[in-house]
Amino acid sequence: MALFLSTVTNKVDRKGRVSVPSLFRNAIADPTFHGIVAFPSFRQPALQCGSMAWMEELNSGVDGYAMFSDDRNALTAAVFAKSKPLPFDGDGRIVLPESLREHAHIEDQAVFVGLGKLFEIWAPKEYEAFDTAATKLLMEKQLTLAPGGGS
Amino acid sequence: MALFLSTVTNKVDRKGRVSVPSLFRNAIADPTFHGIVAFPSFRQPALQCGSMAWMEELNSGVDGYAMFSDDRNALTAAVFAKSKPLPFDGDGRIVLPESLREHAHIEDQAVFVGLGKLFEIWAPKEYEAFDTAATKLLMEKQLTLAPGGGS
DNA sequence: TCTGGTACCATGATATCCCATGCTGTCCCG
DNA sequence: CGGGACAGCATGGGATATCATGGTACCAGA
Repeated sequence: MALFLSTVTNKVDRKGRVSVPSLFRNAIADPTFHGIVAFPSFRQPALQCGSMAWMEELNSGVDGYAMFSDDRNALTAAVFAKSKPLPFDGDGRIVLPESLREHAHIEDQAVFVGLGKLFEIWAPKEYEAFDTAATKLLMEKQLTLAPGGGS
Repeated sequence: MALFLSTVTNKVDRKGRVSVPSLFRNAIADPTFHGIVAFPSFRQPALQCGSMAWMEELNSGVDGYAMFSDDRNALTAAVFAKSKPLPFDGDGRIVLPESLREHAHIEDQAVFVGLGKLFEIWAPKEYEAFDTAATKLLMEKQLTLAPGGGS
Protein backbone atom coordinates (compact mmCIF):
# COMPACT_ATOMS: atom_id res chain seq x y z
CA MET A 1 0.00 0.00 0.00
CA ALA A 2 1.20 3.51 -0.74
CA LEU A 3 2.11 5.63 2.28
CA PHE A 4 0.49 8.83 3.44
CA LEU A 5 3.20 11.49 3.65
CA SER A 6 3.44 15.23 4.25
CA THR A 7 1.16 17.72 5.98
CA VAL A 8 -1.43 19.85 4.21
CA THR A 9 -3.94 22.41 5.45
CA ASN A 10 -7.20 22.85 3.54
CA LYS A 11 -10.31 24.92 3.97
CA VAL A 12 -13.62 23.61 5.29
CA ASP A 13 -16.56 25.31 3.59
CA ARG A 14 -19.96 26.09 5.07
CA LYS A 15 -21.30 22.68 4.14
CA GLY A 16 -18.48 20.95 5.99
CA ARG A 17 -16.68 19.92 2.82
CA VAL A 18 -12.88 19.61 2.55
CA SER A 19 -10.63 18.65 -0.31
CA VAL A 20 -8.55 15.63 0.57
CA PRO A 21 -5.01 16.47 -0.58
CA SER A 22 -4.40 14.87 -3.94
CA LEU A 23 -1.29 13.17 -2.56
CA PHE A 24 -3.46 11.26 -0.10
CA ARG A 25 -6.13 10.48 -2.66
CA ASN A 26 -3.54 8.94 -4.91
CA ALA A 27 -2.31 6.78 -2.06
CA ILE A 28 -5.77 5.22 -1.90
CA ALA A 29 -6.48 2.79 -4.68
CA ASP A 30 -9.44 0.93 -3.27
CA PRO A 31 -11.69 -0.79 -5.78
CA THR A 32 -14.50 -1.42 -3.26
CA PHE A 33 -14.94 2.06 -1.81
CA HIS A 34 -13.90 5.40 -3.33
CA GLY A 35 -13.26 7.43 -0.20
CA ILE A 36 -11.81 7.27 3.29
CA VAL A 37 -12.90 6.06 6.72
CA ALA A 38 -12.44 8.25 9.81
CA PHE A 39 -12.97 7.81 13.55
CA PRO A 40 -12.12 9.89 16.64
CA SER A 41 -8.74 9.22 18.21
CA PHE A 42 -9.15 7.88 21.78
CA ARG A 43 -6.41 10.03 23.19
CA GLN A 44 -6.30 13.19 21.14
CA PRO A 45 -8.62 15.78 19.59
CA ALA A 46 -7.92 14.34 16.16
CA LEU A 47 -9.46 12.02 13.58
CA GLN A 48 -7.76 8.85 12.49
CA CYS A 49 -8.25 8.03 8.84
CA GLY A 50 -7.42 5.39 6.30
CA SER A 51 -8.81 3.46 3.40
CA MET A 52 -11.60 0.90 3.65
CA ALA A 53 -8.98 -1.81 3.16
CA TRP A 54 -7.30 -0.51 6.29
CA MET A 55 -10.56 -0.89 8.24
CA GLU A 56 -10.82 -4.45 7.10
CA GLU A 57 -7.35 -5.04 8.46
CA LEU A 58 -8.49 -3.65 11.80
CA ASN A 59 -11.49 -5.93 11.64
CA SER A 60 -9.20 -8.92 11.25
CA GLY A 61 -7.37 -7.64 14.31
CA VAL A 62 -10.42 -7.99 16.57
CA ASP A 63 -10.85 -11.60 15.56
CA GLY A 64 -8.13 -12.28 18.12
CA TYR A 65 -10.66 -11.41 20.83
CA ALA A 66 -13.34 -13.94 21.75
CA MET A 67 -16.74 -13.38 20.16
CA PHE A 68 -19.16 -11.62 22.56
CA SER A 69 -16.38 -10.83 25.09
CA ASP A 70 -16.37 -7.50 26.94
CA ASP A 71 -13.01 -6.53 25.52
CA ARG A 72 -14.14 -7.14 22.01
CA ASN A 73 -17.32 -5.16 22.53
CA ALA A 74 -15.43 -2.22 23.97
CA LEU A 75 -13.03 -2.15 21.07
CA THR A 76 -15.60 -2.47 18.33
CA ALA A 77 -17.78 0.14 20.03
CA ALA A 78 -14.86 2.57 20.08
CA VAL A 79 -13.68 1.95 16.56
CA PHE A 80 -16.35 0.66 14.21
CA ALA A 81 -19.35 2.34 15.82
CA LYS A 82 -17.60 5.69 15.67
CA SER A 83 -16.17 5.26 12.20
CA LYS A 84 -17.76 7.04 9.31
CA PRO A 85 -17.25 6.16 5.67
CA LEU A 86 -16.60 9.43 3.87
CA PRO A 87 -16.93 9.02 0.10
CA PHE A 88 -15.17 11.40 -2.29
CA ASP A 89 -17.35 13.65 -4.40
CA GLY A 90 -16.48 14.21 -8.04
CA ASP A 91 -13.73 16.63 -7.06
CA GLY A 92 -12.08 14.53 -4.37
CA ARG A 93 -13.74 16.19 -1.42
CA ILE A 94 -15.31 14.66 1.68
CA VAL A 95 -17.92 15.95 4.10
CA LEU A 96 -16.85 16.00 7.75
CA PRO A 97 -19.91 15.17 9.87
CA GLU A 98 -20.74 17.37 12.81
CA SER A 99 -19.77 14.73 15.38
CA LEU A 100 -16.28 14.34 13.97
CA ARG A 101 -15.66 18.05 13.59
CA GLU A 102 -16.70 18.50 17.18
CA HIS A 103 -14.27 15.91 18.49
CA ALA A 104 -11.36 17.52 16.67
CA HIS A 105 -12.49 21.11 17.30
CA ILE A 106 -12.40 21.73 13.57
CA GLU A 107 -14.08 24.88 12.32
CA ASP A 108 -12.97 26.39 9.03
CA GLN A 109 -9.62 24.71 8.50
CA ALA A 110 -8.41 21.13 8.61
CA VAL A 111 -4.85 19.84 8.75
CA PHE A 112 -4.13 16.54 7.01
CA VAL A 113 -1.16 14.79 8.61
CA GLY A 114 0.37 11.79 6.85
CA LEU A 115 1.51 9.05 9.23
CA GLY A 116 2.42 6.23 6.90
CA LYS A 117 -0.35 3.68 6.53
CA LEU A 118 -2.87 6.05 8.12
CA PHE A 119 -3.32 9.79 8.41
CA GLU A 120 -4.91 12.18 10.87
CA ILE A 121 -7.05 15.29 10.57
CA TRP A 122 -6.56 18.08 13.12
CA ALA A 123 -7.64 21.61 13.83
CA PRO A 124 -4.65 23.90 13.05
CA LYS A 125 -4.34 25.20 16.59
CA GLU A 126 -4.49 21.80 18.25
CA TYR A 127 -2.03 20.34 15.83
CA GLU A 128 0.49 23.06 16.41
CA ALA A 129 0.38 22.41 20.14
CA PHE A 130 0.73 18.68 19.63
CA ASP A 131 3.59 19.08 17.20
CA THR A 132 5.51 21.33 19.56
CA ALA A 133 5.09 18.89 22.44
CA ALA A 134 6.04 15.92 20.28
CA THR A 135 9.18 17.60 19.02
CA LYS A 136 10.19 18.47 22.54
CA LEU A 137 9.68 14.90 23.69
CA LEU A 138 11.74 13.66 20.81
CA MET A 139 14.65 15.91 21.70
CA GLU A 140 14.59 15.08 25.40
CA LYS A 141 14.37 11.33 25.09
CA GLN A 142 16.57 11.09 22.03
CA LEU A 143 14.09 8.71 20.44
CA THR A 144 15.32 6.97 17.35
CA LEU A 145 13.95 4.80 14.59
CA ALA A 146 15.63 1.51 15.26
CA PRO A 147 15.98 -0.44 11.99
CA GLY A 148 14.30 -3.51 13.45
CA GLY A 149 11.30 -1.70 14.84
CA GLY A 150 10.92 -0.12 18.24
CA SER A 151 8.86 -0.63 21.39
CA MET B 1 -18.31 -8.74 3.02
CA ALA B 2 -18.85 -5.03 3.51
CA LEU B 3 -18.47 -3.74 7.07
CA PHE B 4 -21.15 -2.10 9.18
CA LEU B 5 -19.77 1.27 10.28
CA SER B 6 -21.06 4.35 12.07
CA THR B 7 -23.92 4.92 14.49
CA VAL B 8 -27.37 6.17 13.49
CA THR B 9 -30.49 6.93 15.51
CA ASN B 10 -33.86 6.50 13.84
CA LYS B 11 -37.42 6.86 14.93
CA VAL B 12 -39.73 3.97 15.72
CA ASP B 13 -43.30 4.76 14.71
CA ARG B 14 -46.48 3.60 16.41
CA LYS B 15 -46.54 0.42 14.38
CA GLY B 16 -43.04 -0.53 15.47
CA ARG B 17 -41.47 0.31 12.12
CA VAL B 18 -37.90 1.65 11.79
CA SER B 19 -35.84 2.63 8.79
CA VAL B 20 -32.64 0.64 8.63
CA PRO B 21 -29.94 3.22 7.81
CA SER B 22 -29.17 3.13 4.11
CA LEU B 23 -25.50 2.58 4.88
CA PHE B 24 -26.36 -0.71 6.55
CA ARG B 25 -28.77 -1.73 3.85
CA ASN B 26 -26.09 -1.22 1.24
CA ALA B 27 -23.68 -3.35 3.25
CA ILE B 28 -26.15 -6.21 2.90
CA ALA B 29 -26.12 -7.68 -0.56
CA ASP B 30 -27.90 -10.92 0.11
CA PRO B 31 -29.61 -12.53 -2.85
CA THR B 32 -31.44 -15.10 -0.71
CA PHE B 33 -33.11 -12.82 1.83
CA HIS B 34 -33.87 -9.11 1.51
CA GLY B 35 -33.69 -8.10 5.16
CA ILE B 36 -31.81 -8.67 8.39
CA VAL B 37 -31.73 -11.23 11.17
CA ALA B 38 -31.87 -10.14 14.83
CA PHE B 39 -31.64 -11.88 18.20
CA PRO B 40 -31.34 -10.63 21.80
CA SER B 41 -27.82 -10.17 23.11
CA PHE B 42 -27.36 -12.48 26.13
CA ARG B 43 -25.24 -10.01 28.04
CA GLN B 44 -26.80 -6.68 27.21
CA PRO B 45 -30.16 -4.98 26.60
CA ALA B 46 -29.47 -4.89 22.88
CA LEU B 47 -30.24 -6.74 19.67
CA GLN B 48 -27.54 -8.34 17.61
CA CYS B 49 -28.14 -8.18 13.90
CA GLY B 50 -26.60 -9.15 10.63
CA SER B 51 -27.38 -10.48 7.21
CA MET B 52 -28.66 -13.98 6.60
CA ALA B 53 -25.19 -14.83 5.28
CA TRP B 54 -23.79 -13.86 8.66
CA MET B 55 -26.15 -16.27 10.42
CA GLU B 56 -24.80 -19.00 8.22
CA GLU B 57 -21.29 -18.10 9.32
CA LEU B 58 -22.34 -18.34 12.95
CA ASN B 59 -23.80 -21.70 12.16
CA SER B 60 -20.45 -22.83 10.83
CA GLY B 61 -18.85 -21.58 14.04
CA VAL B 62 -21.10 -23.86 16.06
CA ASP B 63 -19.75 -26.83 14.15
CA GLY B 64 -16.71 -26.62 16.41
CA TYR B 65 -18.85 -27.94 19.25
CA ALA B 66 -19.76 -31.60 19.43
CA MET B 67 -23.24 -32.44 18.22
CA PHE B 68 -25.71 -32.79 21.12
CA SER B 69 -23.20 -31.37 23.62
CA ASP B 70 -24.56 -29.08 26.32
CA ASP B 71 -22.55 -26.15 25.05
CA ARG B 72 -23.83 -26.55 21.58
CA ASN B 73 -27.39 -26.83 22.71
CA ALA B 74 -27.04 -23.76 24.86
CA LEU B 75 -25.62 -21.74 22.03
CA THR B 76 -28.09 -22.80 19.41
CA ALA B 77 -30.96 -22.25 21.83
CA ALA B 78 -29.73 -18.76 22.67
CA VAL B 79 -28.97 -17.73 19.12
CA PHE B 80 -30.93 -19.54 16.48
CA ALA B 81 -34.10 -20.21 18.43
CA LYS B 82 -34.38 -16.55 19.41
CA SER B 83 -33.47 -15.12 16.03
CA LYS B 84 -36.07 -13.39 13.95
CA PRO B 85 -35.78 -12.67 10.24
CA LEU B 86 -36.93 -9.10 9.66
CA PRO B 87 -37.63 -8.41 5.98
CA PHE B 88 -37.36 -4.91 4.53
CA ASP B 89 -40.51 -3.25 3.30
CA GLY B 90 -40.46 -1.30 0.04
CA ASP B 91 -38.75 1.64 1.74
CA GLY B 92 -36.06 -0.28 3.60
CA ARG B 93 -37.84 -0.44 6.93
CA ILE B 94 -38.25 -3.35 9.32
CA VAL B 95 -40.80 -4.04 12.02
CA LEU B 96 -39.34 -4.73 15.47
CA PRO B 97 -41.45 -7.40 17.17
CA GLU B 98 -42.68 -6.74 20.68
CA SER B 99 -40.40 -9.36 22.24
CA LEU B 100 -37.28 -7.81 20.79
CA ARG B 101 -38.27 -4.26 21.64
CA GLU B 102 -38.91 -5.38 25.18
CA HIS B 103 -35.49 -6.97 25.57
CA ALA B 104 -33.75 -3.80 24.41
CA HIS B 105 -36.16 -1.41 26.20
CA ILE B 106 -36.82 0.30 22.89
CA GLU B 107 -39.73 2.71 22.76
CA ASP B 108 -39.78 5.48 20.20
CA GLN B 109 -36.15 5.61 19.14
CA ALA B 110 -33.65 2.99 18.02
CA VAL B 111 -29.88 3.35 17.75
CA PHE B 112 -28.16 1.35 15.01
CA VAL B 113 -24.56 0.64 15.95
CA GLY B 114 -22.14 -0.69 13.33
CA LEU B 115 -19.64 -3.19 14.71
CA GLY B 116 -17.91 -4.52 11.62
CA LYS B 117 -19.38 -7.81 10.58
CA LEU B 118 -22.51 -7.28 12.64
CA PHE B 119 -24.49 -4.40 14.09
CA GLU B 120 -26.58 -3.85 17.19
CA ILE B 121 -29.82 -2.03 17.94
CA TRP B 122 -30.14 -0.21 21.28
CA ALA B 123 -32.41 2.17 23.13
CA PRO B 124 -30.68 5.58 23.16
CA LYS B 125 -30.39 5.76 26.92
CA GLU B 126 -28.99 2.26 27.35
CA TYR B 127 -26.50 2.77 24.57
CA GLU B 128 -25.17 5.94 26.03
CA ALA B 129 -24.49 4.13 29.30
CA PHE B 130 -22.76 1.27 27.54
CA ASP B 131 -20.65 3.61 25.44
CA THR B 132 -19.43 5.46 28.49
CA ALA B 133 -18.50 2.21 30.21
CA ALA B 134 -16.78 0.85 27.12
CA THR B 135 -14.68 3.98 26.69
CA LYS B 136 -13.64 3.78 30.32
CA LEU B 137 -12.66 0.13 29.96
CA LEU B 138 -10.66 0.95 26.89
CA MET B 139 -8.67 3.65 28.63
CA GLU B 140 -8.01 1.58 31.72
CA LYS B 141 -6.94 -1.59 30.00
CA GLN B 142 -5.13 0.17 27.18
CA LEU B 143 -6.65 -2.21 24.70
CA THR B 144 -5.21 -2.11 21.23
CA LEU B 145 -5.93 -3.56 17.88
CA ALA B 146 -2.79 -5.59 17.63
CA PRO B 147 -3.19 -8.19 14.91
CA GLY B 148 -3.29 -11.53 16.66
CA GLY B 149 -3.65 -9.89 20.05
CA GLY B 150 -6.38 -10.63 22.52
CA SER B 151 -7.23 -11.70 26.01
C1' DT C 1 -66.71 -8.41 10.91
C1' DC C 2 -62.86 -6.99 13.42
C1' DT C 3 -57.91 -6.85 14.14
C1' DG C 4 -53.11 -7.30 13.22
C1' DG C 5 -49.99 -7.06 9.85
C1' DT C 6 -48.17 -5.83 5.27
C1' DA C 7 -47.63 -3.18 1.07
C1' DC C 8 -48.12 1.19 -1.27
C1' DC C 9 -48.05 6.20 -1.76
C1' DA C 10 -47.02 11.15 -0.38
C1' DT C 11 -44.01 14.60 1.66
C1' DG C 12 -40.21 17.38 3.63
C1' DA C 13 -35.61 17.59 4.82
C1' DT C 14 -31.08 16.49 3.78
C1' DA C 15 -27.17 15.17 1.35
C1' DT C 16 -25.16 14.24 -3.21
C1' DC C 17 -23.90 15.49 -7.73
C1' DC C 18 -22.48 18.66 -11.25
C1' DC C 19 -20.82 22.82 -13.14
C1' DA C 20 -18.19 27.23 -12.84
C1' DT C 21 -14.11 29.86 -11.20
C1' DG C 22 -9.48 31.25 -9.78
C1' DC C 23 -5.10 29.98 -8.59
C1' DT C 24 -0.58 27.78 -8.78
C1' DG C 25 2.81 24.95 -10.30
C1' DT C 26 4.70 22.82 -14.45
C1' DC C 27 6.05 22.32 -19.05
C1' DC C 28 7.28 24.00 -23.43
C1' DC C 29 8.83 27.23 -26.58
C1' DG C 30 11.29 31.08 -27.88
C1' DC D 1 17.49 31.75 -19.36
C1' DG D 2 12.91 34.09 -19.48
C1' DG D 3 8.08 34.28 -20.70
C1' DG D 4 3.75 32.35 -21.82
C1' DA D 5 0.36 28.62 -22.28
C1' DC D 6 -1.57 24.65 -20.12
C1' DA D 7 -3.16 21.35 -16.72
C1' DG D 8 -4.23 19.98 -12.09
C1' DC D 9 -6.16 21.28 -7.89
C1' DA D 10 -8.74 23.74 -4.29
C1' DT D 11 -13.01 26.24 -3.64
C1' DG D 12 -17.91 28.04 -4.16
C1' DG D 13 -22.77 27.78 -5.39
C1' DG D 14 -27.04 25.85 -7.23
C1' DA D 15 -29.86 21.87 -9.02
C1' DT D 16 -31.26 17.15 -8.14
C1' DA D 17 -31.84 12.67 -6.11
C1' DT D 18 -32.05 10.02 -1.94
C1' DC D 19 -33.66 9.01 2.46
C1' DA D 20 -36.42 9.02 6.68
C1' DT D 21 -41.00 9.35 8.09
C1' DG D 22 -46.10 9.62 8.29
C1' DG D 23 -50.35 8.15 6.56
C1' DT D 24 -53.72 5.26 3.94
C1' DA D 25 -55.39 1.13 1.68
C1' DC D 26 -55.44 -3.73 1.30
C1' DC D 27 -55.08 -8.69 2.69
C1' DA D 28 -55.47 -12.61 5.83
C1' DG D 29 -56.53 -14.81 9.85
C1' DA D 30 -59.52 -15.07 13.80
